[in-house]
Amino acid sequence: MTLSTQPYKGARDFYPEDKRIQKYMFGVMRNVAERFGYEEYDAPILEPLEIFTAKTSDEIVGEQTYSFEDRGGRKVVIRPEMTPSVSRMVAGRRQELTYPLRWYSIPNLWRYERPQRGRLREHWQLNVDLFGIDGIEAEHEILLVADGIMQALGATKDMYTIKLNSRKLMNGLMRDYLQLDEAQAHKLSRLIDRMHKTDHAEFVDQVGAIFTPNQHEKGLDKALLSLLKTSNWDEVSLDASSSEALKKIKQLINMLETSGITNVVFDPTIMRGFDYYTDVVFEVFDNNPKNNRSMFGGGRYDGLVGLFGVKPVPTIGFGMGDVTLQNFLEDHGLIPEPNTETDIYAVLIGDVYDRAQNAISSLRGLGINVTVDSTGRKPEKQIRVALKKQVNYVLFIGESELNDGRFTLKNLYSGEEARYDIQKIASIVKDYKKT
RNA sequence: GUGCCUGUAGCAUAGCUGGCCUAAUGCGUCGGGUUGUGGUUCCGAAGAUCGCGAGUUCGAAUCUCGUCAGGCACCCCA
Repeated sequence: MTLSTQPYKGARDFYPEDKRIQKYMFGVMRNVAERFGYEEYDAPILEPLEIFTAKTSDEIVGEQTYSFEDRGGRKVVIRPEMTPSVSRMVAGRRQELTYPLRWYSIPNLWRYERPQRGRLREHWQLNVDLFGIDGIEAEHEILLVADGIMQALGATKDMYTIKLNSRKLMNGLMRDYLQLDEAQAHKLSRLIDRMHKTDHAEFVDQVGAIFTPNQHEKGLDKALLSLLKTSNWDEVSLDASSSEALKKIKQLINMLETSGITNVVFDPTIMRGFDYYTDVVFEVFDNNPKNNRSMFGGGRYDGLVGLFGVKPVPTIGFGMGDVTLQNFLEDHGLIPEPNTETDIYAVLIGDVYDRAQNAISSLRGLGINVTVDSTGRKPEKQIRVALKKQVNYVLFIGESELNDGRFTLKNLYSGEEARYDIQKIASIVKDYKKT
């Protein structure tokens, strides 16, 4: 029986050309996160089942995790998301950490799903979290980071939209304004989440089915539908907590606009699947109709750290998946030209492999990345390889150079060619690298 | 988990109303065009049990069924 060369369903091999794209995306993420003072952490890929059962969505834990019993009979899960892990870590050092805490990580996550565009079984996800700030400044900052990454990747404001909502607002709306019980409210959130994908007439029917005849008589379902349509919530008589949540959303939008983020809107249909969100939630959408799903999102989850038996810490964060992000970059032509790591491709002429070593290791010692062509093929073929790999400089090493102690450096793009000593070669290549 | 679509060299495709198929073309890979320098071009080579299994037939890449794999949508979500 022959072995399959395919990677496991829904998981990817990263050949160098793929890895390069990933390195680029992760590099931008790290740069921006660190520019805001976020520190990188990591955690095990395997976690005890319980930390997910509490607050991740039932469907994900019940049907979409890789879970099994270890040899000691412990129920474990390959993490489907990072938030419970980071909450566990913060709770573990609740007392000794200095707040506010700014942490980020780029973990790989697994979910047992049927793969399709924008969704695989294994993906990587940047997680950026800010612990210990109660005020709106936290929301503001976390969105600046998210937007900063998009900007650093070359996205312009017309390419994506940041949509904001508040769980607190929606909960209050459903409980006090629409007078729904918990089961009704839960059903309705799911429904609203899917609103844009559902046929409107059907949506109206489904909403109607949730309300009791009594509630229907009061016109509550109609009130909801018109609210979802207009997004004009000014006349709604909300209770204190909800109207505060609504005010916060408006204030946040103002602050973001002042910071130059103008592509941000209030959208009451943004719900987010996880159960742990407590207040502001947001999702970033690709404006390209081809990708009508949300690219990434996050929100405030003030209660999660407290689940580990310590005093709660107010927290806000977001997760940005590599698969959807890469789709976005590809569709908008934002993937940069691949860049080789090789600075110099050493072309050996004649049987000089041994005697060329000195020069090559000197260059490497000076911080130059040198690839040696040891195939013994003729120079013409060696140059072709360098061209194919998009290396800028070729260094010829032959009898003549070895006798001279100086080597022929050729810039493959300009065609310039001259002999220099090792020091000079290193400085020329370094100058080039800077540009 | 449900529905729809697709499987031909490493990749992209042609062939698919059954026989001129001993499966073609392009890209890629390797070698060569007299031995120290360019992507073009020219010549040549390697590389495919036509996803797998069964059936129909004198004859199957081509038709039928099964199976596996992949893609897309739903669900859910990044």
